[in-house]
Amino acid sequence: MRPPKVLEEDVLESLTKVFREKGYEGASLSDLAEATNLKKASLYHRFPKGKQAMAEAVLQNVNKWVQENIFSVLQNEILTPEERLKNALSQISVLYSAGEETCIFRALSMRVGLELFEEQINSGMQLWIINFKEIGIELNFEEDEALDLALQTLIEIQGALVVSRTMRDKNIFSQTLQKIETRYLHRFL
Amino acid sequence: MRPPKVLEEDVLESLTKVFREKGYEGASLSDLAEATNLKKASLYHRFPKGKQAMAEAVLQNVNKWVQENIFSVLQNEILTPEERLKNALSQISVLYSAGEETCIFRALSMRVGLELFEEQINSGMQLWIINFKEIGIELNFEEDEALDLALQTLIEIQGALVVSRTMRDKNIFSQTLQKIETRYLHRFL
DNA sequence: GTCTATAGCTAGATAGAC
DNA sequence: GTCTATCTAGCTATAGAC
Repeated sequence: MRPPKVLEEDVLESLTKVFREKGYEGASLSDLAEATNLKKASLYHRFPKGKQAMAEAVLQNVNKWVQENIFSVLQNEILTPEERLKNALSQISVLYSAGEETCIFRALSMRVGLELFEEQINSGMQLWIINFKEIGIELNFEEDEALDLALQTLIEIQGALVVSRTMRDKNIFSQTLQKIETRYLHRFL
Repeated sequence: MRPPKVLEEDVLESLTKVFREKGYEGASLSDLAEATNLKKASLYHRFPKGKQAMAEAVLQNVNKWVQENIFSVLQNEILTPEERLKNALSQISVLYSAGEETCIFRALSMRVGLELFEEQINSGMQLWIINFKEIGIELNFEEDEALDLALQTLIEIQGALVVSRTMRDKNIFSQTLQKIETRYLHRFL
């Protein structure tokens, strides 16, 4: 067992970057090899099932990051619900580099990607809804209000990422996060 | 001058469908030829500059449709501002097939597409902002409120398209359009 | 204007040396 | 575990007959 030239986690990070920027079909194995600093054959050694397995590993790794850095923060009973929400929103800003990077779900949700990764994308989105609904309930919203608010939160995050990218204005993203916080904490807008 | 086998407008419609579903890099010339019912060489006869020119023509054609069916409706002084807004929102639902089809800007806004079509995408988005700001002003919002509202409208439309697609629930899109209408007409939410 | 045929290249994937 | 070299299939694009 020879030691790896590049750590598994660094490989995943590089793969994630390429899939986010170029999408599933736009990301070529040459792109992926170059980004990871490995040759194509070495990438295949790590992922014998090929490109699809690389994208699946990326999705799994992002989901894990989100669970550890966002959902678990929302559920952390040591903090007040207000603090949890604020911390989670600031981690969301980290996840998307303040609006500069796209959502991996979106990047992989063109026709081919959606067919290949439907389950992971779908269940990943459901978790966002569940966790944001729960924090809404803890902030004293009614159950159906909390569900609407969670859905609205996802819509605004995704929309702000698209609009701030296509209009090349990342303030749009940070303003949207601020608006979400205000709505949860002050019940208006 | 031999008569064309397929009308120019039908070719554009088919090309649009493929680029929306698969994105720029995911759309192969084989896909495009099959969808238009033309052979690859015939497509090159119509678009001598190749695939990039096809996507540019698609963008131009969509922008024209939006101008004629959405922006001009918003500006139609024969109708009240309320009627104009309602009509425009219902045309938006047509544009996206009630949430089943994606936005062409989004489909072409991965790295490569955004580099190639930045100008058209950027100016297209600006027009949405301008037109929705104007209808807000006509509905008696202050100028800066109207701008915020226009931006929020774009964000929600784009976000609802992403979320309703990734969660496979197109009600999300129609509910969002309803919410936008309510906010413009009744000044809450 | 449309087609068949094909050029030249890059894609994803594999074999086998080290 | 990583590499060079290579396979086949698909890609964008073009030539030239009809």
